[in-house]
Amino acid sequence: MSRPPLAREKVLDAYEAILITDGERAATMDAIARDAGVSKGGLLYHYESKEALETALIGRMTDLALADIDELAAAPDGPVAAFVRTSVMTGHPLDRAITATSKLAQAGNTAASDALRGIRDRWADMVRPHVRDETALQLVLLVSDGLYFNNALVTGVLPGPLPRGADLDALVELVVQATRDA
Amino acid sequence: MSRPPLAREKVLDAYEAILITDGERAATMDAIARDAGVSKGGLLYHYESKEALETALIGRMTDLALADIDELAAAPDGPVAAFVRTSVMTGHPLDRAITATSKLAQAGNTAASDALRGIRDRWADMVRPHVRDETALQLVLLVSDGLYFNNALVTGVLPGPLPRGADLDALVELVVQATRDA
DNA sequence: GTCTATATACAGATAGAC
DNA sequence: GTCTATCTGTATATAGAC
Repeated sequence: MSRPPLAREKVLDAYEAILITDGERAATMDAIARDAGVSKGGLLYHYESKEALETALIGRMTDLALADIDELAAAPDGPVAAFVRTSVMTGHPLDRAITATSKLAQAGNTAASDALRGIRDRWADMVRPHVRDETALQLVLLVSDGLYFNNALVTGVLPGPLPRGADLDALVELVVQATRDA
Repeated sequence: MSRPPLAREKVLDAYEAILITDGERAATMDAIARDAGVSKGGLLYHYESKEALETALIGRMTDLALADIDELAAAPDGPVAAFVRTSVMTGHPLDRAITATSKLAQAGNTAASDALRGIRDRWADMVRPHVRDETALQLVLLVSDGLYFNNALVTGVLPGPLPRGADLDALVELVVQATRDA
């Protein structure tokens, strides 16, 4: 079992980073190649087209998300709390992949939209047994969506208005209280 | 007091529609001109650059949002309920303008991001007196953000997974209950 | 496996006729 | 006020050397 080629991962990291900080329009093959430290030709050896790059990014997001769902289901403070809490972990690989994929989806990439909807359905299945009813489930999912959306709106590395630390703890507690299964 | 030129509004409507249904990448001057029923030269008579078009769209969104906030503050079932409920009115001019502006923001347009953040601050000021504390305020805002984000993810005219009718009523009620001022 | 050079297409914007 | 024709920059992708 061999590790994936390092250069491929470096390119994907660069692509992701540009999408997150500068948006879809800035993520050109030139810019990606520059940031990844390769030439455009080198990039196109690893990914034969822009679409191949998009597909790889979406695949990375899906893999990370599915692995994360297994972890959430076993979280010590409960899946709901863990799910909301981790929706705001901006620096982590999964959250970077989701934010980058969201930018693609907003730019009109339907494969990205479909993948995000698919992951959202898996989240729903994971949370459903732990909340009161479908309305409570919607609340949990929408708070998570809201956190991701605000993450994605923050261009560059500005801190943004998202709750952190004690504020985040309070929000998680409120969501858990409001949706807890009787 | 004269009405704004009809052609200008038609162009802005076409721009908005393409952003919503096909994403930022598809919103080229050619496509906008075609859908608005004018030539590219005609379009550029009304808006001298792509940036002028973006600025006009962001301005329309801001105007509609500020007017809407005044209405929400006077809503019969309370500002919180009205705010959450109207976050999912996908066909209305304000919501179309917000969704289109979100697409711009995701594509890297910082003016769009700044405008959306500004409106979000106004919403927060409007809702704050009617909820228990800052945590409850965050919950209300994040549910609204989540509804908008899901709207924006739905490309084309697919119905999407958003709550409607009785489901939306139940969600509104849950949010009001969970955040109501003591 | 990575590079330079180039082909092709399309974006935004200009010029000037009508 | 709206059009056609055209210019310029830049994006993706190809060809082929090293």
